[in-house]
Amino acid sequence: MQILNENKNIILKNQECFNIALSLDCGQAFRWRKNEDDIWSGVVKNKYLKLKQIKNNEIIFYDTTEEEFNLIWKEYFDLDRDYNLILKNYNEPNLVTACEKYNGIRILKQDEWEAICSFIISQNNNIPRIKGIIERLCENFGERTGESYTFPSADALADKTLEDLSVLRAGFRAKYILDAAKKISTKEVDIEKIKTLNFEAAKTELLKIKGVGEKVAQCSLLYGFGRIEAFPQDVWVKRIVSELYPDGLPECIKGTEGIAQQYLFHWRRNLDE
DNA sequence: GCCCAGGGAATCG
DNA sequence: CGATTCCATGGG
Repeated sequence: MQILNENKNIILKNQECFNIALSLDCGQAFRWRKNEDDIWSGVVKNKYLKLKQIKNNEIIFYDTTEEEFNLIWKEYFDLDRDYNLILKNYNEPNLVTACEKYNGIRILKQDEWEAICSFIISQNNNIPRIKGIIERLCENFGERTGESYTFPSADALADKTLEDLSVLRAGFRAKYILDAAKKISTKEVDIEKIKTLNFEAAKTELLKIKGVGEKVAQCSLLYGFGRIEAFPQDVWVKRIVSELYPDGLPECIKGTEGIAQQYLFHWRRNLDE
């Protein structure tokens, strides 16, 4: 990995296993957009970012300081983890195919609350509509930053009513969003404490929120808390497990189940290509 | 009109 | 415990 500072931009070179389009558009985050010039834009914490993949191993982070890059973007894109080292260890044939075809997917380390709330919205829903609901959530209750809006904090949503949230057209999920916001805001479910707990104990805490079941808890732990041993099973991953691994998951993914899951999920969803 | 979507709560046996 | 049903909304 090599970081160059050039005209207020940061250029990242020689970064193994990092494809922006794959990472930002594989169903793990819902707020990134790509424009006509293949420039991706999104918001993380309070920062609006534009970035673009120039070559296989070269990415430009626009209008970013090296300090911001090291403070925010290195963690968000999980750049301290050696993905090729992990993928190299996978030896189950279908998984190997998925990893070869979609090499470059990284697990994004998203804000904990944003992940919890986003995956509550994801339940029994499709990705385009999830994106729409989250976009309306940010436009109505977030704060302006750059050319977009921040994801509203749990505190900002805790005192809202179902009527307030009707603009989201989130359906039955609206009441879950409010319950989650209240419990996170009051620390009845304490994000800082969850970070210190082991996997099962952390999951148990998240399950206290209405609308958070096994799948949403696993997604929150994987995408929000960086627990790559999480293995969320949506309808697609359940299909994979029943078709390929009816007698148990491959031994080679132990400890990094979440990464394997992301490659399998994306591969299975795009099988008709 | 139908079916499905990165599911979960409530209910029932 | 497992199985069923209902939950809102929008795209195909």
